[in-house]
Amino acid sequence: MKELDVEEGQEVVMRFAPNPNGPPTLGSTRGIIVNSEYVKKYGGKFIIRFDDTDPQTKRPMLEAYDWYIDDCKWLGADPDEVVIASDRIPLYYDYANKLIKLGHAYVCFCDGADFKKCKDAKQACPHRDASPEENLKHWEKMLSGEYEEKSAVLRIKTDIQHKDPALRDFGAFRIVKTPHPRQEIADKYCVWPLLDFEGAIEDHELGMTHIIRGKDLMDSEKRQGYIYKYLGWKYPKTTHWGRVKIHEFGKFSTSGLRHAIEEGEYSGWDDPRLPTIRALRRRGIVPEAIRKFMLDMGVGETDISISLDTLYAENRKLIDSGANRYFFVWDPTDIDITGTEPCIATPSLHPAEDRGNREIEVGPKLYVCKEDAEKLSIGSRIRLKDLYNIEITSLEPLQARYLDDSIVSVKKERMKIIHWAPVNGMPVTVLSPEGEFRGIGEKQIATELDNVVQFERFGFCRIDDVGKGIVAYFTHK
RNA sequence: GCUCCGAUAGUGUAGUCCGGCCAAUCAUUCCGGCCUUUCGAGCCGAAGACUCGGGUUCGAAUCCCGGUCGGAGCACCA
Repeated sequence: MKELDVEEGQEVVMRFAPNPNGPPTLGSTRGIIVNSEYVKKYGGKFIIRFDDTDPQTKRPMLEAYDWYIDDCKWLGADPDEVVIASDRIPLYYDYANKLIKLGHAYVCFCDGADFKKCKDAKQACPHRDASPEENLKHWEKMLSGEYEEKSAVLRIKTDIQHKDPALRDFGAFRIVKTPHPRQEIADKYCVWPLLDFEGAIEDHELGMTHIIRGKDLMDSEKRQGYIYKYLGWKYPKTTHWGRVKIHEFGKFSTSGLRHAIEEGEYSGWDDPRLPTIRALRRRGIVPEAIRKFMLDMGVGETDISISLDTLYAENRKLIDSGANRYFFVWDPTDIDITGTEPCIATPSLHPAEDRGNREIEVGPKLYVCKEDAEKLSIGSRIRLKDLYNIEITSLEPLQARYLDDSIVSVKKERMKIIHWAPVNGMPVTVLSPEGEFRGIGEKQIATELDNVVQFERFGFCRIDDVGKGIVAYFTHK
């Protein structure tokens, strides 16, 4: 991580400020991890602030507040303080009042399009020059609900002639009569602050020293700068980063995902196909891997498009030694073996770590993957891993005869080694981003609930349920 | 239309502020080889980049100007 511009002995205060209109995704995680990491590095305070001031367009989701806190903790970014903007509306009203009195804000009754016309022409709208007293009166009426939605808005005066149209008089409060989803707030307010206002006030009130945010918010600093100037405040130091696109997920929006989930297209916010933290957790991605992934990305202003392979590579290093090995035969087909007695196979739980062995009952019939079976022909000699060697005697039905146990002959003949499953195994369903895999696995997988295991020749999976059958979430190869 | 920002290997990233130590770092990916009763992993090796054009300079990835490409803002979204 790059050094932050920190003054001698200064404690840093940084924040992550999401709108809880859905659960955290891999995208939001960058903000959680990088901000909290800087706070850890320099000492100070990490605040999570819910910018939930839009009850309508980007309506917050009640469950998401806790999801954010929970995922932050899981990621090792436990916030020192949690602030909810919708709890602090009176604070914003106070400052609005102050700015109106100072003549820096006015209630504008222009239609959106009309105002844009004025603004584009660098001209003040008819309401800009109203006196503070008049504006105060109008403001009170706004607050008491006398005006309809869209009929009035409180604007901050900047410089209507500014060469950058993005910086000319911006909106600070608008009227929204849809109740807020939080019960304790509900219809308490009908005037809600916009991001640039709410954020400006909060960043100062909470004593923010540094802000890292997306470069789409670069103009915010300049807009908010006017508020800071009017109130005599000092603006925090800012850093910006570009957009992150994940190859595997392409474009998605929280509202789009929400819709797709409601439509039943996904099983929920933790569907393994989704880029949410909840989904990655369920798949057995460990926090440390996500942290490393995010930290390695740095904080450049370039827009980036990164592959999850990097995340998977980090995760693999972390889970490999802890993951026990098991046989899972997807798309199974059975094979009859003659010339040998029933026995117990004892493959080891891990090829490198000494954790003992599993036990599998072996009878005259076994399952193997169809894709392995299809490569066989009569006379093929193969090794059933950790069991014995066989020679194929028939394809339809698939039959073989026992050859010997010798691993030496496997090496000498360069026999193909395949895995298998017993006929009394457990049904296994693997849910992965690419879809579902069904098959049969060893019974002992049932002892691994909630653990990440490796299904040999398949990949790592987190065992999610062992009730009726096994349900596993695919982690990665 | 106006305004702002960015550009280093396939993908990320270091270096850019304060020009020489950069024939450019690290990770991932890909390709070989070793090892392994799976697949990872591990070990060894290899490939691969300074957006373009000018300028300043003894010397430019680094400074300046211009072009190109990409992104963003100009919301009563965050």
